[in-house]
Amino acid sequence: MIGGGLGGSELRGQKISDYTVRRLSVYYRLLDELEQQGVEVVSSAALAELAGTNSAQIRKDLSYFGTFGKRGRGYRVAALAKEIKKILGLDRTWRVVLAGAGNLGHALSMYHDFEKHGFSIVGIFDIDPEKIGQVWEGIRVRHLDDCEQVVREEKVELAIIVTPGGAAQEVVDRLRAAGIQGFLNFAPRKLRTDGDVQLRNVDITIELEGLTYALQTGRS
Amino acid sequence: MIGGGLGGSELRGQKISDYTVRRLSVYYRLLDELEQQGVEVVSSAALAELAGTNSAQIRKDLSYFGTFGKRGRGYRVAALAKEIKKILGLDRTWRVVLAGAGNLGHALSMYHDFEKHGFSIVGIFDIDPEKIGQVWEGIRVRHLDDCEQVVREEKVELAIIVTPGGAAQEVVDRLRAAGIQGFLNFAPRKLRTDGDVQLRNVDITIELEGLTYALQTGRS
DNA sequence: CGCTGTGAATGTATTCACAGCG
DNA sequence: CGCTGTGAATACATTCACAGCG
Repeated sequence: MIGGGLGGSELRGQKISDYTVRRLSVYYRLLDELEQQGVEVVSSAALAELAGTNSAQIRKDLSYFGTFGKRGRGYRVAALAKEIKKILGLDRTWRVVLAGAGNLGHALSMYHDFEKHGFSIVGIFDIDPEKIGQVWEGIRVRHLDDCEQVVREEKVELAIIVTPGGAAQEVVDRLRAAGIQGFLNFAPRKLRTDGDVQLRNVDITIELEGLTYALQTGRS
Repeated sequence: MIGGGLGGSELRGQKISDYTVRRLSVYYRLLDELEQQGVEVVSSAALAELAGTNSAQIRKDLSYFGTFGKRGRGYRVAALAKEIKKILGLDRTWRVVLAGAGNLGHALSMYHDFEKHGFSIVGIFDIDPEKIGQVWEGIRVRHLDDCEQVVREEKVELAIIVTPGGAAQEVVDRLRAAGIQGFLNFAPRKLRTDGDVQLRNVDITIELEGLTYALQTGRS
């Protein structure tokens, strides 16, 4: 699995694939939406239609974690949403820092979807004296040297890496040493981490290249 | 395939999977780097080490497109880079517009990695009168109503959607009608498109939830 | 009867292992 | 001899299809 790099974790002796976990996130969003619309019950077929998959996929995905439906009826929207929320670990707040106070960091600091999903940005780090001391959305930009202190005091568990490519590895090493366990990397670099760390990559140009490949072969 | 949504395209009657295409992008970056370091020849094993995969994977991926190596020697770095560049359609410039002049749009307009990879941003659209008329990195923010004209005149083929979720579907429909064939969607919405269109999604909170799932199950 | 939950079947991706060329 | 290119084998993900519960 490239571009992801998680590889699947264990539950009750079973391997849950990243594919399943991603889909659970999608189901969760849809259930949330249905709940807001006042829908009380949904069948796997109806949810599949919304998710762009098929009903067996949904039932199989859920079956790894328990049995949540009623035969002949379907799933109670609110209850299933709550279950998936718990499965994904979203029944609590996760504290996040941004590493890199560039444009992308700035954009993400203002991306309030994070809060809605239970992610709280509690720190922004950079090494540029021009940036340090600025306050973005109520969060002060601090020197990377302060990261050990902030991570410890604020019990930070996740970091989003939005540094330039050349700085990313060193920043991850320092944040890792400070105790951070999960990294979402936007820097266009392959990062090395030790075994216990969770790492996902988002590479915008790789996504664009997937489009150009498809468009080009379609026409040439 | 969720979160992606391409599904693989055809070549010489063979289906090339998105996984393979993604990896080609990775190989391409690494080869580029090796070339800059003056490395002339690389084996599949050495490249695999850098890419975080294994040598058979690399040879298999390449074999879908031709035979590029020399037995007993390996691959000529520059030549292979050039081949992959061609395969991915990167041997020319692709014109791109940004739909949405919010923070993320602003960040991406300044993300000069695009240019290095042959993507040229030729337009930015919004509907907010405050935004329209601003000039970002030499590109004027224009009203979405102008998109038909710009897409036609500038021969735009790709769009990056960075609107709020609620606006994304309408914007895609209009850009599609204007002739755009490939979309990279950052809006947290499942988008509907007709058959010929290429669409990839990047959902930051879904990536974060992959991390929280893994961290949570690891500990509880 | 309608729908879930799940083993079995299928389809797809990855890895093995080796023949064969340079 | 070293490494590629590739069929065969394996591992994994998805879909089928149906027994069984509400």
